[in-house]
Amino acid sequence: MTVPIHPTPQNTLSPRERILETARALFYTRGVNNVGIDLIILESGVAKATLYKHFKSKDDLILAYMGAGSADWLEWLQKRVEHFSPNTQTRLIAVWDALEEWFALPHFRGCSLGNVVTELAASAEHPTRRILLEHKEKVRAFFEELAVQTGMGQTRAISERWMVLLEGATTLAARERTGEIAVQARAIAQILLESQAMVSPRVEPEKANSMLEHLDFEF
Amino acid sequence: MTVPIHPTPQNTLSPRERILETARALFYTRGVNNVGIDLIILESGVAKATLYKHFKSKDDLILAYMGAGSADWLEWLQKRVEHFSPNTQTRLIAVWDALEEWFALPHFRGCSLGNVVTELAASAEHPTRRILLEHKEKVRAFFEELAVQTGMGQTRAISERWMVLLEGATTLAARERTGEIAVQARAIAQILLESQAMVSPRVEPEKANSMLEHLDFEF
DNA sequence: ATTTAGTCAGACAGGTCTGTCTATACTCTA
DNA sequence: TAGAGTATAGACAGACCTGTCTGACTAAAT
Repeated sequence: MTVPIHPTPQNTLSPRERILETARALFYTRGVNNVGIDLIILESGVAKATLYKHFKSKDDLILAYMGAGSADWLEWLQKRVEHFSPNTQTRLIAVWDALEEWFALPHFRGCSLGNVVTELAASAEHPTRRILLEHKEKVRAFFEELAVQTGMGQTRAISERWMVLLEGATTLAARERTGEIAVQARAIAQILLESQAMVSPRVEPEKANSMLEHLDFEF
Repeated sequence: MTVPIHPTPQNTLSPRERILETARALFYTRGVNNVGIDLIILESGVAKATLYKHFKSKDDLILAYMGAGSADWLEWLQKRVEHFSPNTQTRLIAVWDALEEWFALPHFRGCSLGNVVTELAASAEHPTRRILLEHKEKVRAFFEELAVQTGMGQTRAISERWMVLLEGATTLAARERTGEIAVQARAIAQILLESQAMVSPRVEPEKANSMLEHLDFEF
């Protein structure tokens, strides 16, 4: 019995979990094209045959990496938005508090799924692109859900505009390596909400006021 | 004398220009990591020794590709904005008309420079990242110049917000493979300008009006 | 006519990568 | 104790990639 030289991640995890966890860290920080199978088995302390037993191919491992990344990120976002705003009226703004946290993570490098699709220059029919589109649609749906909870109209438009801001802020945060851009995105979001509240205030006046008084405009 | 089998691009171009033009098309559509030197010399009809005479290495070719891409794109953007809005008062909005054209190009795949940096997972000190940051700063400065020309205040903030919208719209356009997102970005931009005009109208009232009457709000 | 600079064609070395295969060892259950 | 299922170590084939090198060709200048 040989002791694994690279005990990261915890050997208590199953081989499959060790592979996925190692792949996640390496793929995200270095890119899927810059990480070979040999490195993954070295770092995870797993035999090559074991990896190919659990995953049909490297492409298959990449798809699993994307699937796990999507689920984990969505769950994290929902939890953090709820944490920053127990009140459903202000959650559309709390989104940017959560994202500011994400941007500030030490190894933040943008959206893992988006990066894969860019690296592979994935065509429209490529499975990685399908996964990416499904993921982003879930994010948009989450934003729309938050908008619906505020009782305001134009929830579809709001969710789409939140997506524009999300992608823009994510790209800039990864490039400048600072989470400060979230402040800018939040400011834009506040202006959009104010404009929205003025144009089509579907909520009762008291409610709309309680929502707006949580926003501090400074632009 | 052997006739080049692959006559694209025009053989009237110098070897160096043929290499750069071929690299541009291949790198952009397939990604720098998915295009080998052998393919570039095949498609450009140039000898391998010639390529390595003009470019020290593949990395060197990539840097030249980014430099040319930056200059070409900036020049194109300025020309198109001017074309869409001869009047300097509305050029901040005309930006989105130009970008809509860009997004609609048949092989549009986002920002070529940004894609390179993502593919290489370039660290902060990597030369490709330096080129990217310089490029984006030029874009921001152009936006600020447009804002200054309108005579309104907060030009720095406007230029930064235009960058958020630019990156967000570019990412979404490449992902959804449609230029329609430019409409959304323009709508957001209009709201921001309106909000800006209300808060700090540094321009004489008549001027501000003449600017705003070109914007059609529908949100 | 000869030199010189640039180009072309392609072989080649040395490295990396994915995926397969063999042979061995461990663990749990019957 | 025996056997089944799974993990390990690592060699290996085949493909691809970058960068170098040789040798021949072309065109313009001397």
